[in-house]
Amino acid sequence: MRTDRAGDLRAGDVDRAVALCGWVAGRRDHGGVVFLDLRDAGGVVQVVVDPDAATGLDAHTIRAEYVLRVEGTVRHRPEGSTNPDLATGAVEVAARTVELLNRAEPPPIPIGERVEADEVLRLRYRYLDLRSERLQRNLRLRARVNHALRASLDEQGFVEVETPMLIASTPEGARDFVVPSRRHPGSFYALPQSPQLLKQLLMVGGIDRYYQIARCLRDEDLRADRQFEFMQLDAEMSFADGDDVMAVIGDAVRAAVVAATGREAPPIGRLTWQEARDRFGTDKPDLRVLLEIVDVHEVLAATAFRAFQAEAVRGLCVPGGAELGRGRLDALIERAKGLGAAGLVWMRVRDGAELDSPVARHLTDDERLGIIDAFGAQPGDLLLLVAGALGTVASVLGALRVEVAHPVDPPDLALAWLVDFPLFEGLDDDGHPIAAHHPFTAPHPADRDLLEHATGADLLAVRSRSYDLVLNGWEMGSGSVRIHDPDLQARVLAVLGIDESRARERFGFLLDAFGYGAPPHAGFAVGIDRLVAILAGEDNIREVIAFPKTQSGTDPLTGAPSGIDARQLRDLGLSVIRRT
RNA sequence: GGUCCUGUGGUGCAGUUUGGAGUGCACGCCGCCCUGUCAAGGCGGAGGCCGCGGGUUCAAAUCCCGUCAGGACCGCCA
Repeated sequence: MRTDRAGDLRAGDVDRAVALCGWVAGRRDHGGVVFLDLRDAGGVVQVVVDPDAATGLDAHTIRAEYVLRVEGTVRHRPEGSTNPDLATGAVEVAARTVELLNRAEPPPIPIGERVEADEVLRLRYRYLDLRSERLQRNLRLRARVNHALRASLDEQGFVEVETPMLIASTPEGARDFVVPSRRHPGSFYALPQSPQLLKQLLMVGGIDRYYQIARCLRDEDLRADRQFEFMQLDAEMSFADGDDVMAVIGDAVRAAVVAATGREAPPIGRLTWQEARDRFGTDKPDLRVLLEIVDVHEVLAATAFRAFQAEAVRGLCVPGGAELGRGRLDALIERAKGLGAAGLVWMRVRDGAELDSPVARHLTDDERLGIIDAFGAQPGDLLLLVAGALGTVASVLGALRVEVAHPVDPPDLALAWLVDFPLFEGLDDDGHPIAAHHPFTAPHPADRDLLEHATGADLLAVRSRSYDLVLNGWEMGSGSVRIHDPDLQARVLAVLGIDESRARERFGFLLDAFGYGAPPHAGFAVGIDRLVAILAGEDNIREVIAFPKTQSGTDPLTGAPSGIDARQLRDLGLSVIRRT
């Protein structure tokens, strides 16, 4: 049907007879000669219909998005009429025949790079938006990333294994999507939040090295970086520790970066969770931003100013930030309060070590000088201080850190491993710690004694053998060394307050499996949507998903979610309760 | 569950602060003209429940209340 892709034609194709198929991306009708921009998967080329050419179709009747087949000859454009903005801009196709393959209604959204349409319209007409250069580029980039990840793990001896979508619900973790069983009315399958337990069973089953590009589903509220369903590069290795996993996954991700950008992949740094919280206020620091959090607790240890008499007093020094106006500062204060801070204190650093601040009069000279010294602040800088509980202070400053920083160029990639996470995060109502990752995460060997003997809040100091991959401030994935020793597993479950009968009920099959010779194993999962979004320069994963859902979880194109008819309900043994 | 932002011809916006006739810009669409454009150009035209409902007012796109939809964030996401 065609000999070439429109977007592939170059000066070297001049004088070739070609047949092209595609959509009309634009038309310029001069009354005599008509120019058509013909778009296909390869790009756009200009087709010229000369007034005396008997092409079989009146070119003046052609409209946007008509589907055409064009036969013609590639020729150089006349002197002075080349288009350097177009890859094919040195040439054009002189049409000999133009065949109308299909007409098209005027598109309700613009199909170009230039204008942003309302997103609900873009989703309702996703099949039109997919024709845009942006989505074409993003989906093709995504395919290259998937391919690179697969190739890397294949090379490293991993076996791709599919795991089921219909599994048993395990009440830990996120809210499950459930599927009612027709054969077993009143019983439900759950769609996997991840193949976590299944891949551990594959390790017991001797698969040794497993991977899968797996669909995961979690019924939690959506965000710019979260959809109900998302893809993970899921992997697990036997007879391996965290360093082995980080080496394998690091290679795969770096291969994906090369495939996506064509540039050399950056090295992957490593820092501990503790260090990340202290320096960057988050467990997913954006390391493109150099600004770091400064601890001024020492300087203010004896302060008379009540607002600074707190567990932690930390801050940021924004170079040149003193020029920020009151409106901007008020907005930062509101932002800090919204994030849970009691307040935010700003200080403009003036010449002569003076501080221009609403609270300056509450501080002694030594305290003022000590603050300036601690931050290494220069005149013209802006200091932002938060006081309160350590966790809150860190997270508030961590959020402000990236918001007050100067914007960074999207192509810069900063990858890092975060290691030594806490095994637990907080205590539940019964005083038991809550698993930060999942109950099969191995504790840090150095903290084994603590795990054995500590109780209550003291247990929160226990670290785990888990690790996250962070890219430009986004959590790109996480993994851990798993517990394979039944005694240790029993201890962790006991600490979590999950007694044996409940443990058996929830994941007895895994505990059984571990009784038959579980190899030491460790694994990881990479969030592919997020990885692709960053590599594509997008700040929203919907832009790298062919058919995403809105923030409320609807699909304006298909109308999902929708009702089902009474017969389907009856077959499933379900009835719908109307909530008032 | 909560906070904030947005909703105006097919599309993107301005107009809302300070109420006074659906007023404006650009794109698209339709017709006519036009032989080298690439955001083609010129002339003319059509196209509106100002998201929806209620309230205040002599008068509401504009003020108030509610609601729906979309987005960003908090909670949530082992």
